Amino acid sequence: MPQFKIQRTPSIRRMPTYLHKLYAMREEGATFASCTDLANYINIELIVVRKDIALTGLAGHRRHGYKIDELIEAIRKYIGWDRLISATMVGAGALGSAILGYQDFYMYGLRVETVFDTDPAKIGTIVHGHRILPISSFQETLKDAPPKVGIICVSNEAAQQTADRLVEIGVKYIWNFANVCLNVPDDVVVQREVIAGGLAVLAAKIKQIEAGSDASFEE
Amino acid sequence: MPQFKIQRTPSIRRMPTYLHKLYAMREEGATFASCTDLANYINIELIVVRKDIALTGLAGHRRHGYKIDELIEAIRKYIGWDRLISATMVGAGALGSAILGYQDFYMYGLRVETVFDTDPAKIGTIVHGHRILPISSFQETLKDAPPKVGIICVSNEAAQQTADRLVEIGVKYIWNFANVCLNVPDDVVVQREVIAGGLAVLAAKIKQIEAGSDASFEE
DNA sequence: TTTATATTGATATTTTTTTCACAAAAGAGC
DNA sequence: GCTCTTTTGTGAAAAAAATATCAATATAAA
Repeated sequence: MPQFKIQRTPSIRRMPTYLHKLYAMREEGATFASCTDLANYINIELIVVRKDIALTGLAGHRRHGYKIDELIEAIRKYIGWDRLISATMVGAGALGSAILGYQDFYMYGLRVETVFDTDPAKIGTIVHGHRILPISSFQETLKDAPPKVGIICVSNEAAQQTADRLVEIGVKYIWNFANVCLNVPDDVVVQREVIAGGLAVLAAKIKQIEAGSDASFEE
Repeated sequence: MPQFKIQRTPSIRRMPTYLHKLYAMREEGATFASCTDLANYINIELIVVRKDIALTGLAGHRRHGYKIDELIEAIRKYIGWDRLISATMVGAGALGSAILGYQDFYMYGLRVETVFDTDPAKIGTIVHGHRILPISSFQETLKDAPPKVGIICVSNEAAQQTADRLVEIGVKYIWNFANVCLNVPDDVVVQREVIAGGLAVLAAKIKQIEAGSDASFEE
């Protein structure tokens, strides 16, 4: 039994995409954005966007939409991206490197302050502006001021040990990219990314569409 | 207006995790798995697992659970992972490399048959067993027998052009890891992975928990 | 001015998903 | 045998999410 609940998870997951588009529109000089703009971009129903934005409590302007600056701030506040989130990353392989290169995270308030790895060949190198530190210095570096979030990008085999290290220094929020479920104390929150989940949804769509077309004239 | 719907998306997204655990249990010599086993591993409510498995239609054995072999097959069939899904990947950078290294996909029926990149330094090299081909050979290589799925792992800037190429050779299903929404014909399905979505959910949890700890009642 | 349209705002309805409650079966222990 | 526990099975209830409907309003066009 989880000790808390967040509501409207589907809405929260759509918010970053709205934000991404809003930043792009602002970059292009726009000052207003309507739900129609966002719905067309993402290719979802207008009403979904409207309901999502209503959650932020922001008032719009009829026939114009929402002021982009205000909407960005309202969404950031709704998600909790209006303040900085300090983080450490463990594992600087291909996946960690890809995540470090994801520019948007900086806009979203995530600050990866330290990156650790076990591989001597990687230690000391710079990946997307981050110097890779040896895992042996992990505890000493972080124990006095643990970051808010620990990002696990190590192998499945090393993931639990990494989680244990994070818990030990007082990290309460873990973002887990390894393909295993972690064992952590009740007061630690784990957000697990299941890449295969998207593939499962895609496969289910394929199955459904192809089953439908088998039965009819389409090939 | 989507041309189709798949139902029970949350359930489908949980299925790969069940599969992962079931494979691991089988590896360890187990022949039966109960919903309790799965729920404990994933740390979700028992009833959720029970309802999910009920969707597959498989009959269990009271007091023992489900036969692992049967349950694996039932889940694979439910998702549509019981037959091979041919795929091509475009973009062999850090993200593409991370995905190619994800062992489970092989079990899940995904066969990445070709990998393309524009970078001359990468072309010809082997990444997780896949030889990187030049994007210039893309059309010639695939046009006669397009793969079922195109996996986009290129930069945001190159993503739309990559989607256009895929559509041109007849790919109908796109798995998009770039952080942009793609413009494709109505009969092409795009499954987009939004990494920031998980961060948004985590940030929302942080906000909720930390708000709860210093202000015990809400507005 | 009048009319048409694009937009937000509010409320209701439907569908999906989660959660609850309890029955039924198969063992295990006494 | 009897009782207790673990487990699946099933139907109902509750909660959440998506969808539909329509009102209100600002503004552009006729």
